[in-house]
Amino acid sequence: MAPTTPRPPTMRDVARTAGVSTATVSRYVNGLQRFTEATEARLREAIDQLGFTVDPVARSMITGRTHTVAVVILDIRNPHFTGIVKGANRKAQQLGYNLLFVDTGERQSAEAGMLRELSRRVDGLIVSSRMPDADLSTLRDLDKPVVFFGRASQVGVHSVSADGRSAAAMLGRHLIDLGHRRIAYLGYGAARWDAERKAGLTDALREAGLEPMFFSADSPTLEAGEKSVGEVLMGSARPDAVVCYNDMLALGFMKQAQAAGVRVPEQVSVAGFDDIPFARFSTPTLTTVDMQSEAMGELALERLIELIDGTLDASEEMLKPRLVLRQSTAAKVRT
Amino acid sequence: MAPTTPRPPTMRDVARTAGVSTATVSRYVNGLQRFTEATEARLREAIDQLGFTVDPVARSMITGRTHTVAVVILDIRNPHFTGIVKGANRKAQQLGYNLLFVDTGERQSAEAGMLRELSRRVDGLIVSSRMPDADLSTLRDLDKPVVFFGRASQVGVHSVSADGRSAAAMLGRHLIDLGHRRIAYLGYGAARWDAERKAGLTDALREAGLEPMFFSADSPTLEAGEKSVGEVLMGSARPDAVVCYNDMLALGFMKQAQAAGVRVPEQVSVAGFDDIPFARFSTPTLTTVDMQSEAMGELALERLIELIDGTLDASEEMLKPRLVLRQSTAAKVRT
DNA sequence: TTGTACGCGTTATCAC
DNA sequence: GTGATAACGCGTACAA
Repeated sequence: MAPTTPRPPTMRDVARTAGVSTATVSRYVNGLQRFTEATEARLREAIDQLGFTVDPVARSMITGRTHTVAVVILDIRNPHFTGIVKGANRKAQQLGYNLLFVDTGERQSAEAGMLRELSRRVDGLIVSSRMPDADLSTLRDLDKPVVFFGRASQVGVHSVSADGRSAAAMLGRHLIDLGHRRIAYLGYGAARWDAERKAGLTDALREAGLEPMFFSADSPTLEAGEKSVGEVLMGSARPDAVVCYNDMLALGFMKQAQAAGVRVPEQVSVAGFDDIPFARFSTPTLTTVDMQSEAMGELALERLIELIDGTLDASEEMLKPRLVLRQSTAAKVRT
Repeated sequence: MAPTTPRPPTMRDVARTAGVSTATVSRYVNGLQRFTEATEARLREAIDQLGFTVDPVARSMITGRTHTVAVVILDIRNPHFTGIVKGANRKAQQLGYNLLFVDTGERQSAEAGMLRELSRRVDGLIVSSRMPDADLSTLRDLDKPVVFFGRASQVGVHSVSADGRSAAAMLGRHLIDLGHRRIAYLGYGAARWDAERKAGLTDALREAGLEPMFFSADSPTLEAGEKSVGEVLMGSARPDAVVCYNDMLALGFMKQAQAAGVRVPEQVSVAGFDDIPFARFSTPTLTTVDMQSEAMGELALERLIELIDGTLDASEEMLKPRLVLRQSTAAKVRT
């Protein structure tokens, strides 16, 4: 039923029953100084007799701090973002902050307005977005500390990321070492990290005198991975190996390739990015690069709090990816 | 850098530049009445000249509404909860509400205190918890509307769920129809839904004059599924089919069973609950029951808002699960 | 239709 | 160490 909302006790109530002023109650609950035995006892008793707790809204009103930060991500169903949120949540609990969660996945149109609205409710924001670099100034104009996933220091916004270029280069060298020569990249152009992964792969191949073949999916999902098999594998020049933009694409791709009668890794090697939990449970298990999703979430939150506390200037921070070799990449079997 | 926080314009600022009173500004931004052409024009201009937006904190102070609801879940890495959050997020955006997200996974000890603290920042809460039924009154004592995932109407708390008992019975009958007789349940006792799934499976088996074999995992995860294979399959009496508490357990179990040389479904059928996205991409694809995670999230949020608005009384609501047949269950091959 | 004035619950700034 | 009291920014009687 709709509760009869018995208004919670206020500081005035406590002050009255303890026979002190509200200022004293405030100082007590905030632990700002010491009190005489007598008043402290009376305060303690009054507070837990009435079951008083401070109203954080009223407190925010005067301090200007909400102890809440926003986490804005693209799609919580993507385990990469799940990891980020998990990490941010953990750090937030440690530091006594709350998380205002927004999944923008379904309508990214009204993003600017939403960020502006959000920013009034929080002390700072962690943002993952596909907004074009040109619009990044939007983030600075929020006049609240922001940690962005992707380069943004040119507009004075702190950023956190994993080194996608070197990650992709690692994958590329690994595939070359296995003897592959026809290596494809199945990208997702709308994603912020697509360009650098593409570039890293290209770096590695060029060193070996090779050029990647390029394909692109229309979303970074399992389903899009399935759908891309036709284009990538059924053309005249089938690649030996396919590097996918992320693990979701890779898992979908691998599954459908097998369904189409193509053996992985015997006929084609497949790899992805992120090292999502399921990468270890597919058949074959998936070679990938751990992009440190959870660590990124933790780091982002930690840095955001430092920005809020004013103990940090904007900068860029990059985590080191880790190559994870599994069964989906192997030397090609000549038939 | 830490922004120099130029205080945002207030209603007083708008009132002054528009030459009206703050009350008029308030009425205008809340669209409560009509104005003369002249004042409306001056208001409009003053507002977007100053870039004024109302301070939601100050507004909450007076209205007692934060337009924020808490979503408290056990582990965002479990796709079941991911779905719930996705659904809740969608509905929240539609209804103009914000989501305060909490993943309690790592420390569920301080839960009661956390809920109490949270409740002061929000208009209502959506809660998934392993708290014992005896502690459910905690939720009512928050004096804020709550929607709980699981039966709780005995303490006057609205609840939403999917019918696990009939879901499990459906799976049971399916396995019996396939000719299986030695059917096992790999449960996870700490989970709220474990008992009813167990009961539903037992219902179905008893109708056929059978009794399930019981095993239990120590967490509802991929890893725990892997670890359970030894106990379940390597005993003296190997089951024909294994129903797992959820898809995560099932996928982990299936993978490790295969690694141990047991063929699925030829030697043992495997099924789970939730129909997580990856269930369609494992090898073999996983038979499961769609427990409507996303719909549960949407429904929970919708009902919560109704409770907040006082247009709904506490009750229990149950969604209908849907059996999803895939490759992991099949008639056993006699060898 | 518009203005005046008060209150929401807390913290900060002075006095004492 | 403690108490008055003025903010914080907004909504809303009540009066005009």
